[in-house]
Amino acid sequence: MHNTVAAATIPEAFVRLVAMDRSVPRMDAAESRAWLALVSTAELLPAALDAQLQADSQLTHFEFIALTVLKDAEHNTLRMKELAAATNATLPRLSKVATRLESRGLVERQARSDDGRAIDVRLTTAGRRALVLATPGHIETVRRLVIDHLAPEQLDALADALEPLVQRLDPQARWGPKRISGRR
Amino acid sequence: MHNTVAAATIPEAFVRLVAMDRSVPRMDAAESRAWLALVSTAELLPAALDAQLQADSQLTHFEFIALTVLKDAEHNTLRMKELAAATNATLPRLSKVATRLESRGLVERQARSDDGRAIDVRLTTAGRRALVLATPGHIETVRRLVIDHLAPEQLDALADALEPLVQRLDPQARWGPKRISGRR
DNA sequence: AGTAGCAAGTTGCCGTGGCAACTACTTCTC
DNA sequence: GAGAAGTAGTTGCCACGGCAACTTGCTACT
Repeated sequence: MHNTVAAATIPEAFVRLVAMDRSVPRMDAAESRAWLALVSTAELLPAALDAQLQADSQLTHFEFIALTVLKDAEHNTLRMKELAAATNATLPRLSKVATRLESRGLVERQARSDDGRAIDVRLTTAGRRALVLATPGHIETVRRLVIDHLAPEQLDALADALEPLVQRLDPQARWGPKRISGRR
Repeated sequence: MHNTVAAATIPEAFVRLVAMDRSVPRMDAAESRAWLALVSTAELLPAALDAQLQADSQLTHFEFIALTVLKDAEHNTLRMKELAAATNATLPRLSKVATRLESRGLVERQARSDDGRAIDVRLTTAGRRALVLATPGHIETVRRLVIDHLAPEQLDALADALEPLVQRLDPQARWGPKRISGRR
């Protein structure tokens, strides 16, 4: 009645044959397990981070990252373009976020004198304070959810496995340690 | 002039002291590296999957997953509630997605006779065809982006590290090996 | 049997992100 | 040095997800 019946009648040997045919891509059990874990993590982790930061500090994870990058920048200031690159955001997205953060007094925007198109974003004192208040809870969450459950070798293995993936996903190398120039 | 200067004058010994104070949660270099890789992956991977599926098959990653779950279900049919659980979606979200998929003829909805509140979603022939067309390209992408770059031990290590994390992120165990009530 | 409470789905509203179009400014080229 | 081309940033429109409110149907309690 249903095609599942047809599938159930396919001989096991034929299934194995097809599984070896790389022109019809398949995944074996170990591959599927790793993929399922990874894709589930990728789906669930951002929501968990957003939920905690939003509840405790009224910040999205992206806003938190943006503020953190600004804090570590010289003079707490970056150009929109630079901040967008450092946070892996498009310029339109960052522009809207900057508008929100500015309306809450956490950052300030100021036109640059040396390039009339460019805008500097600076972390304000209030922004720094908000970040200082938000950071411990966020790190605690990261530890509780992830870090504290992994042995040192696992931490290294995870980083070793995922760093090349990030490079592949992010050809512009916007994320990661700021060795934009030296990579490749 | 700026507080970066103040930070630079903090004695190194004091920095080490603070780093050991667990009441102010910190992360060491290995932890930060793993966390950065993981959070970057979690940010970038869903967009990459959506982009490929959308470009090649006009499907979001979530729609692809929903169709796949339906294909593996008995009679290609699940209740909305079950499908939502199996795909880690809220019912409102799934309801909207089902509306979209139904308008494209990929699924059908039908009220259940045994429970007037419940709705069955069934994969149509057209839906199965769309899925069959979409799957090879998707698996190829998953291989190209992730799987083919990991050694077998890395696959296992990744799964071992992330599976407990998924459990923690998803207390309802909606995701993962399908031991949802009804099926299996 | 009747009502109170619960469960399944749908809809509406809102917030956020992507992309394309637009403005304003700078740089390149002849 | 003027127009063409490119760059920085903003805005508008659309798609999607979350949550709350709503509808409908079931269940439990008396």
